[in-house]
Amino acid sequence: MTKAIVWFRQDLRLRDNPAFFEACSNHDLVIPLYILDKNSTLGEAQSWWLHHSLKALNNSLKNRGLSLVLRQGNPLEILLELIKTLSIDSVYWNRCYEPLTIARDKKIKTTLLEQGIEVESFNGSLLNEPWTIKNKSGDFFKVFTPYWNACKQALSSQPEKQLAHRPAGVETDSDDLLEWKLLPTLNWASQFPDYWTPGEEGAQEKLNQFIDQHLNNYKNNRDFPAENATSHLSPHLHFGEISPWTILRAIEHLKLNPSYNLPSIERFLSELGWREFSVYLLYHFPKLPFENFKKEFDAFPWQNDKQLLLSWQKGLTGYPLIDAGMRELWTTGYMHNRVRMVVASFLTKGLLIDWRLGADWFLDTLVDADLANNSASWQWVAGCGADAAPYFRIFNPILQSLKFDPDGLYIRQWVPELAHVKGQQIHTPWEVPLVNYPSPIINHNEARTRALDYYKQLKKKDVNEDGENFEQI
DNA sequence: TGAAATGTTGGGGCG
DNA sequence: ACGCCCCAACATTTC
Repeated sequence: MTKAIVWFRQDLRLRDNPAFFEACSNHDLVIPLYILDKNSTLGEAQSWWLHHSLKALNNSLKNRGLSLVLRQGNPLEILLELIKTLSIDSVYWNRCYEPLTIARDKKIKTTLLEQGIEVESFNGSLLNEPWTIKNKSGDFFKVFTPYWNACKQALSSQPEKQLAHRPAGVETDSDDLLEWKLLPTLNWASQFPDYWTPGEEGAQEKLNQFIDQHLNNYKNNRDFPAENATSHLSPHLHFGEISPWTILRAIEHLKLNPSYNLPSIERFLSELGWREFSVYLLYHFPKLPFENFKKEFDAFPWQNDKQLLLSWQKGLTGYPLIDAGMRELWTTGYMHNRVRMVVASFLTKGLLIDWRLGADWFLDTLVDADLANNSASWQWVAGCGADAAPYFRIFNPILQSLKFDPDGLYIRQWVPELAHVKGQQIHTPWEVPLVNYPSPIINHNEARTRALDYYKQLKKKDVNEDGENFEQI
């Protein structure tokens, strides 16, 4: 009778979970374990999510006669203790890809192997792991399209493995989930359950709903925040409640079905590609969360005005689309992708606030907060990232509003004090008398000119520095 | 996965 | 009838 621990991390599901599958296939006794690592940080919104996701995972396990063991502290110490007290033979996990996690897991693997414990790790989260994709000169890709083309080449999906074996569990102590106090004390997340069902069932439900109702118009509708036309799978993917392979299998065969819109399918799958590209960039450039990918931005004179930052966070900038987005974020833990780009452009280029401050806020408030995706996307918008939008691509919050929320439905949903404003004036409420809504905290046109001016100075500096380097050589 | 400034064209009003 | 100007509409360039 061999005993194995399955250490769950960002793979809070049983379906299509290679570590769980292999452990169950190879052992008679299996201990599912989740460790709340005191060294890793978790945003407030994600704490809420994690609580419910662990509950859901435990329910899935119970259906298989197992129960989730919860422990809090240093993962290596906890694993060593369990291995000793329960006489464990093997430890299984699915790999994580953030720099600190990689370092932690490497150390754990080495230590356990030294003690004669079998350790098996698997790919449970990605279509292509970061080290498998290289360009022709052996370096990592810095541009998305060639990267994604290379990924697609390497991709071959296999049918999902069905678990035949049902191992038994082992009685052991577990923390009480409620005592982890993951749920917010103030009830600001009270509306989250209206929008989200953490756990693998909720994830599958979102996928089915997306395929049935939105996939076919994805390409056309994905940019309109009032359309609700995106998959909303991001938080489920972050916590590994669904695997990208499950999504791929559900969708790729529809390419052959003439009643499905091929460009929409390709476009949606490429969004999975962007997710992986972010993980890939973080793997090959571990400083991505705090250092500009493009060095020349190190000299950028960010202003970081605290009052302006606060207005942005609260959704009180006076620009309806921006405020709608920031309030959607606060209320639901989510923001539509198009609006994320607009609010991020507004923060970095309009208010001249460092992208890292925006990234911090997103990490704390988004249920889908993901270090790789968040860092890569903020750098993309700020212009300092790999394959980034050029700095001078500055969104005009009014035009974006007119273009992507023409009837103001999204704005009226999230900015109730503007709900009664009729017609096009919803986009420019300062032209309406007696509206209880803040005036714009900056003038967009002036801010745009200022941002371009700062950028020009940056370029000048960059040229000078290059010149000096040249002279030194 | 922009926006604004600038350039070009062509139809129509009008002297 | 003709040339001139205006300006919308579209294209190109620039930031």
